[in-house]
Amino acid sequence: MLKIYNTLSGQKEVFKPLKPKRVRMYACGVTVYDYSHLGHARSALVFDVIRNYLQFSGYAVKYVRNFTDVDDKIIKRASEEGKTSAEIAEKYLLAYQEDMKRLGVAPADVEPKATEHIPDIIRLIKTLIKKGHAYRLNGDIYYEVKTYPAYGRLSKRKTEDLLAGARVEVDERKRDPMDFALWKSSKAGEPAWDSPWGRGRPGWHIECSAMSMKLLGKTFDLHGGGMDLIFPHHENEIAQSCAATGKEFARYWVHNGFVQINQEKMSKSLGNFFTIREIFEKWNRKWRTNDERKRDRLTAEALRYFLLTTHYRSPLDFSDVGLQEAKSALDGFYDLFKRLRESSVETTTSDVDVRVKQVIEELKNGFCQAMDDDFNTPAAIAALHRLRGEINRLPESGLSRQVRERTVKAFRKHGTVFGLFQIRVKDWEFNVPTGWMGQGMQTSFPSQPKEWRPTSGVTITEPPLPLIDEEKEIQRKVDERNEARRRKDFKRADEIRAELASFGITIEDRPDGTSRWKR
RNA sequence: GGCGCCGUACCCAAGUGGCUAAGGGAGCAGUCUGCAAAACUGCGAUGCGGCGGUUCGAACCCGCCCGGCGCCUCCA
Repeated sequence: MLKIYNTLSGQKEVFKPLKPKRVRMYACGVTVYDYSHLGHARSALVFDVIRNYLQFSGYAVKYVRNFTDVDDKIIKRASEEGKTSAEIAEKYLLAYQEDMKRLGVAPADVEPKATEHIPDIIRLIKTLIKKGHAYRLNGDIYYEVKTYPAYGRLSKRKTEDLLAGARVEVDERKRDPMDFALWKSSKAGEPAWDSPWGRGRPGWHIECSAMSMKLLGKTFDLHGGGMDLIFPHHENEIAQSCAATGKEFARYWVHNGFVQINQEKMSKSLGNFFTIREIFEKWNRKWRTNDERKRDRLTAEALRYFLLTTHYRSPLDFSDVGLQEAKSALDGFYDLFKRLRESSVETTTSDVDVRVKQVIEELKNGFCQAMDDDFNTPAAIAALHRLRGEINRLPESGLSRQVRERTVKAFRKHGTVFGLFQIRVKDWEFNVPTGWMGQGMQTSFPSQPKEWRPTSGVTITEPPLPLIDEEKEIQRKVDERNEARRRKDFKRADEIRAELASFGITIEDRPDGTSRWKR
């Protein structure tokens, strides 16, 4: 029985979708005016995992994630770069999709853009005007907050409190300082669409209301985004949507916590952010393969593991040490997969079979129990580790092929929810150079934000280890070494091992005199 | 000023009223090994920021305090 923490109620609730076995969910995507940072990655990953788990649990999911492609920040960026808003939006939209692909975050079922739904937005604004929730000020349309008594329900704010703390420049013409723009008249050179109120463009919040209701219905199951969207964005969405339809809008509100650097929120305005592509650039250099896509996959799994070892609602402090630990933990899984794959024994005793069945069942239960409890990914990962320990404890030599395959399948099946264990065993790289990361991009920021220059100066001084891609060559060396060991020529054997080690290859001897190796 | 969150071992991190406080990383010791590596075993918080209180019983509930953070303004 799945329970989800609902921001609306402030507590965990049993999840019951409107229609049995079907979930309609919407997550706020990004405003495409710059490259996305790790915070965006976390949010995207959280909802990717939620979608995956809902499907894993047997729900048919329709997932919508929007792009805000018309906005003040885009306009500003466009004028800075001497380009059109559309060009800026297009560029960063494609960059986002590329970043998501590298991260292994699957596209949403529908990824609507605000600019493609202008008629829907206008229609919604018309309804709000007609129902007395919005008013016109020259070419602008404002939502009148006090016409919606439930305003503040999501963010748990009283309208009086909001006023008291208002530090915003207030447009004096507004009926109330809290009223927000549904439609803005456009100045020359700004993107503009014809409307009953003249040429203009939508305000920030209205597009999510228009697109979510159009694509998912007036009432749908789950709506999410980062914590910072609770107010004002989602509060305003609720006000607009409910006022227009008179119906419930989204039923479960899910918000993820921030990524932080040195205990501070990672954000554009603080300047303490890493873009997703910076992380990939930096980490991809660790891997020995020349195949860029394989490198991406290795980095992506380490990053996903790292992000998922913290519960989605908690803040998460980013560090290279954390990523490194994630990689080490994954090594343990892949090492087990490797051994299971390489084992050549075909027989097994039935009690081992029974035991394997039992521990796989325990994984399933532990995993689902954790995920059903508000998507507790750290606890679910712990369940995976417990299975790893159990299997490692069983005599490796006694597992039949069938049992080994069943085990790996169980890992991969559950790992799919998180996007883990998807890499071919032979492509996983175990021994990566450490200790050189501090040479390049800073691993932690000083505490004075003004000095930060995180996006520049990425210099990697230590070159990657030389490549030995010829597996036959490696195997020849390994064979030669085992021949030497047979002769008790340990000096020669150790020489060969050292030589291979210099290429980042580790030898592990088996009891029968043969050896396996890994990068 | 208003609203809210967090503080669990060397590091990361679950747990939020009741078995021995998950799991990972790092470390140390042992088994195995020609030596290693991997794997396994053991060690590691009589205690969960501090002080009080409620309770038969609290990391978990309440109060106060200390430390850190977020939202109220664009923000995942």
